[in-house]
Amino acid sequence: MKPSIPQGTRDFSAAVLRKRNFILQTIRSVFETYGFEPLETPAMENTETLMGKYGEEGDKLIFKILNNGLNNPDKKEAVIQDFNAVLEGKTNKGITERALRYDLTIPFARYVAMNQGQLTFPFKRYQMQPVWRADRPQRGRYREFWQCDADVAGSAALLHEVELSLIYTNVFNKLKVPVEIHINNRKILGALAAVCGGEDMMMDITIAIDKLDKIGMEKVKDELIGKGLSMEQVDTVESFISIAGSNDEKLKALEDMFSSIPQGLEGINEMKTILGSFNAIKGITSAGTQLHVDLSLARGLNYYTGTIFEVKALGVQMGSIGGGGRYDDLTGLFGVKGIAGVGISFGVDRIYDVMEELTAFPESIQKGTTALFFNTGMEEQQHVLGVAENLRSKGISCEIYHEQAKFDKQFKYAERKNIPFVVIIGSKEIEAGTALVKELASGTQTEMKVDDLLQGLGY
RNA sequence: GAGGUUGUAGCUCAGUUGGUUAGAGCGUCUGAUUGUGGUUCAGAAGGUCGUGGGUUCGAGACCCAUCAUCCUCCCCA
Repeated sequence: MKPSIPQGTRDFSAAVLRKRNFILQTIRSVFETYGFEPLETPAMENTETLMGKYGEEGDKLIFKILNNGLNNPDKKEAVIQDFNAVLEGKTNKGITERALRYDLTIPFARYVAMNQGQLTFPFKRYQMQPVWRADRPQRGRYREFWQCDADVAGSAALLHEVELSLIYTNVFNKLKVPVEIHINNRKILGALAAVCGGEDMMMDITIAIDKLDKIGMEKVKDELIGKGLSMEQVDTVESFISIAGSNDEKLKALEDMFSSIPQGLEGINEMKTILGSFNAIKGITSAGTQLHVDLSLARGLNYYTGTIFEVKALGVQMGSIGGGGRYDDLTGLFGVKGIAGVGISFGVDRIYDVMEELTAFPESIQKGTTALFFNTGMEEQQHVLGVAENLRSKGISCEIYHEQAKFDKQFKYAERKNIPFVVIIGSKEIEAGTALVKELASGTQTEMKVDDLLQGLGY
């Protein structure tokens, strides 16, 4: 058979992995400086933990794992019955009890609900793991991809929104990726829905206006009419998303629009508080990124109830590279009421694609092995093994060429692996107690005492 | 789930209206060079043309199916 890997998955070579790790380490270090603690959860969850949390479309994209033992003759009748349910589009524990995690937020909520007695609130955790979606792969879209989430559970304080915004600005500042952070509030969108056909229309309205920059105003209006809004209501939506100007001007216009709707005013006040606090502090790290009030920002996930975030890279055609928001009652889905939360997510794979396109990765992260010892024979190899072992104990990565070969070949190996130094210790050098060190980039070669190797390799 | 693109050597790709033994560049290997790479020169290996059918005297090329791929929509990171 021809070797292959599943659609939408990738192998990561050394060069790719170093770049990915650079992104992951940058994010992790920022998370840690804000006091978030690591958490990892299993690749699979119980199917019922995930189902129904991501909307109808989301349910279809969850990878379900087939149960074992379905061919047990004793259970044949039950399995056939269960499978018929699957054919009708229902998921069924008898067929698929487990599923691959779809994101990190729901597993986090499940974890908080399970461990609420042991946790110290507010509970601040970060999580960096792969997630899986049965999506059709395309540019910036994979079936296995990594997310990095930071969430706070058990606090309604807007301080967290401010700090999470600062995390976004600091991470992308360190990665040298220019971004725009869009911010909106579900309460404001709720107020809009209340004015235009009722609260239960909020999802339809938000999904439609979320497409504004992609399909344009007319198509958005068509979609709204299709959802059953009256012309008058559609006009209200249009005037809402047409609000332009600075953040302050937008908020002022919103206040006028929703002056009689408490929910809307609450959302507006939250935005004002967050923006005021963020703007007063962001100069300290001189991360110049701004928060942009974006009234067409909606986000599809239906558990958000307050602030919502989305991060877009500037100068690259790519969907959002980060997103998040506040949810009042996430653990309520698991029977634990009253734990509010807020969190953000980084899309590692898209950040990688963006950085690749912007050639934003620093050269320095591609260093692997520091020195390659040439192999000039079995006896010399044994001697060199000791020298190498000595250097390794001091934290210097080095390799010995695996067999005696023409220098030509050994040089090429060093070159291809991007190894900066070649060290030659042959019979002559062993006798003299020296080593020949050649720096490949410059071609300069120096003979030195074996004891001086450390300095010779630039340490 | 809907629509489209592409599939030829390890990689990137040529291959004329269907016509003899399917090519190039890069890479790999060997030698010029028995302890000094990147340059140069000479040579070699490497292909069931994604897979399976069909049309034809003859198919890499045309038709059908299938698989893979990338892209767009839906939705999302």
